[in-house]
Amino acid sequence: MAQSPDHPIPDPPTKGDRTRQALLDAAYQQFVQRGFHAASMRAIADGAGITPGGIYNHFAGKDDLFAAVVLAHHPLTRIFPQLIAAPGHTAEERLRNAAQAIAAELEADEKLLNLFFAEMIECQGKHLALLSETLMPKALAFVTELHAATDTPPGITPFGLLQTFVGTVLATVFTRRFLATAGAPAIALAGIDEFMDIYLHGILRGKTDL
Amino acid sequence: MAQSPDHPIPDPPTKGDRTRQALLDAAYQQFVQRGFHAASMRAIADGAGITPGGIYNHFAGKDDLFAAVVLAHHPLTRIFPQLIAAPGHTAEERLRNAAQAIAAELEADEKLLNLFFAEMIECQGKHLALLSETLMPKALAFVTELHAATDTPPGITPFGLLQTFVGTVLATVFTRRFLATAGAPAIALAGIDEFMDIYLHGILRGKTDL
DNA sequence: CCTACCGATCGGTAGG
DNA sequence: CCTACCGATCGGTAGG
Repeated sequence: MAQSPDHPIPDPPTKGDRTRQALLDAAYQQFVQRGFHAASMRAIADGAGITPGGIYNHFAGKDDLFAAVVLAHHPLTRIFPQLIAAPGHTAEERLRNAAQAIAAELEADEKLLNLFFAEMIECQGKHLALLSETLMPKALAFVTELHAATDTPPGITPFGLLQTFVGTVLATVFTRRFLATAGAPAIALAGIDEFMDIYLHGILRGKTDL
Repeated sequence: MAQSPDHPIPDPPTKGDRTRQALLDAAYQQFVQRGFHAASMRAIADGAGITPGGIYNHFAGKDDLFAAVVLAHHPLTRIFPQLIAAPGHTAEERLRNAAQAIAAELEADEKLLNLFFAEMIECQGKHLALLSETLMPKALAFVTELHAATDTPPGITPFGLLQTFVGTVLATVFTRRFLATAGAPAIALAGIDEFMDIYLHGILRGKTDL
């Protein structure tokens, strides 16, 4: 196989590389299950199969490790690429497909949203600026095209379209999770299709009186 | 003033009552600022003007104190009553008024949503069942009436209408906060009016091609 | 990357 | 409700 200059064959992972990856994986599990403060370096080391002191050969400290996990796994890093890659011939099709793919991914790992929350509560959202600088430009270019193709209410900018779409998908996953936790019957819960029906067409279709 | 049997004049608060309330207030501040695990009993005692040991005259432990704060301040306890009390002559008016009042209250204390998140991450949502049992019946009765007056997409139950409405309001407050934290210009952000425009009427109004 | 350990801080208790 | 203190656990380091 010819080697493209854009995709050089990476060096085979060294033992150090593999340990580092094992630490990232173990840290992800701990942070997502317990949040930042309740996750212990000892449990992370255990999960990676090393002793606690060994962590500091790979990461400067707990904050550094958390930052690495956030950059690798934050929900926004999964949401934006899925939005851009979604197939479809109309705006409606593309948004529905994107929403389904994103919701499926966020629900596959039911604790994934915890990374978002832990970052905002326990780290005051200090990684969000870096994340959005990386992810926003392409998403914004994409959604500007969509904005022109839809009939958004006055005052909704392309940026607002992105915000409301992401917000709607997050609202779907979040409300389903907390209502399930609260003991609501799964059958009665609205899913991503119902949320997108409302997002695209609204709950009023002619009727306005009460 | 005559004393109604439904509203007996409460006993004047004792010193113990006042200390307990000071503890609840201080605990609310700490939990909302730092989350459950990072809030220390010492800081809470300081905030209430007593020493750490004194807390245990009023609460069995940190969990018990957190549970009391959750029951008193959880966002859901503010959302549901506002929804039921919102004025308006049409479904649209009532939903818009409710959404504005709720969003204003959630944004007045920008950290209030943290109580929701801390409870889900750090306590696995164990108080949600009790909260929703208390709050759900009246909200559901109210929204059933609204459901009949709107033209919701097929598959949206009254319960789903409640879920999507609450989800939309939460999405508004949450996305505004994280985008502001990420450095987005406030002027470009969609607010509760824009989210409700979409919730009521959708982003497509005839246009469907791309 | 391990062993052994540090100081700091935690939630909670005993006794008054 | 305070003083004084407990055992446990934490993040992190020194030295090899």
